[in-house]
Amino acid sequence: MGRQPCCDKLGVKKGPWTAEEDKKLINFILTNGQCCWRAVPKLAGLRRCGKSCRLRWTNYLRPDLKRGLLTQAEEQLVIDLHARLGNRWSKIAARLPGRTDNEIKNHWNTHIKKKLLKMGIDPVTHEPLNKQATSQDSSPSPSEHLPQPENNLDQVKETDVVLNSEENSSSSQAENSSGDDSLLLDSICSDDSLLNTLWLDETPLMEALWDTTPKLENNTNSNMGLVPSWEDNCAWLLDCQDFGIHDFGFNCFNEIESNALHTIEMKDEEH
DNA sequence: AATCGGGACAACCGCCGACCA
DNA sequence: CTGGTCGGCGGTTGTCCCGAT
Repeated sequence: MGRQPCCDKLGVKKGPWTAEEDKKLINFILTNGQCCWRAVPKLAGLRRCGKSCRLRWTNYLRPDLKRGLLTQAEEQLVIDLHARLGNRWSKIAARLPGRTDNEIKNHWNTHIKKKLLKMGIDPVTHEPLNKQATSQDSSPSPSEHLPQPENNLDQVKETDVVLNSEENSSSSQAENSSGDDSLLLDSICSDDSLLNTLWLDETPLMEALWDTTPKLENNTNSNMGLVPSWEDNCAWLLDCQDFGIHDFGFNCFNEIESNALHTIEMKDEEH
């Protein structure tokens, strides 16, 4: 079926967002909430396509976003979840409060992928590379494999324990990473019930995870110190997670509005 | 000081599924 | 049931920044 473009391309601006545009978008959403994205540009006075507005909001302007590099613990969690879920970045992102699918995807492609390859692990299958080479000698190189999450899932489930131990041991060798984080991840990954809930799509999400790993926050604070406090920015998120903003009304914006506007003001100062 | 290359990340594109009339 | 619309997702590209030479 023929599909209309999400917006008429005429007069639609592309490329990086300006502080002015950010301001307009934030002001609009703060006063009106997230309604039909298609209508947002017009109503907000933006010459952008609705999709672009949504992306800008969800990936950059949302006040509950954590900025900065992923912590060791988050990274390990991403690896673990990727082994189970494949390239379903949005699902993975749902387990990491304050992180977007785009951010995780980028981090995977730029950091983790290389790290795993260095460690001799195929980032697609999470199998050791040499093991693959022997078992798939007649097939193309592993890097040419298209991700097949469905098959991958079953496969990975069976090899999970092995993988986790391999990843943890090799990562600690490879980069002498914080032992605390590794231990914490061990505790996360060895928690069967937690993994089961993670595995299921209907999950209590990170709430359970963070609750069961109180040390996690303490031990990653060295890294977190660079970004706004997770508790400060995301406490409300725990209550509202997995709901659209419209689902919990506008009151929450009173708490987060200052954060969002502060972000923009900081940006203004830079210019 | 200038140039180059790679890394990091923001943003775009096209497809898909859900929903509705 | 069908066709249209919309939001969301994953892959990819573009751009900026920074360190090495």
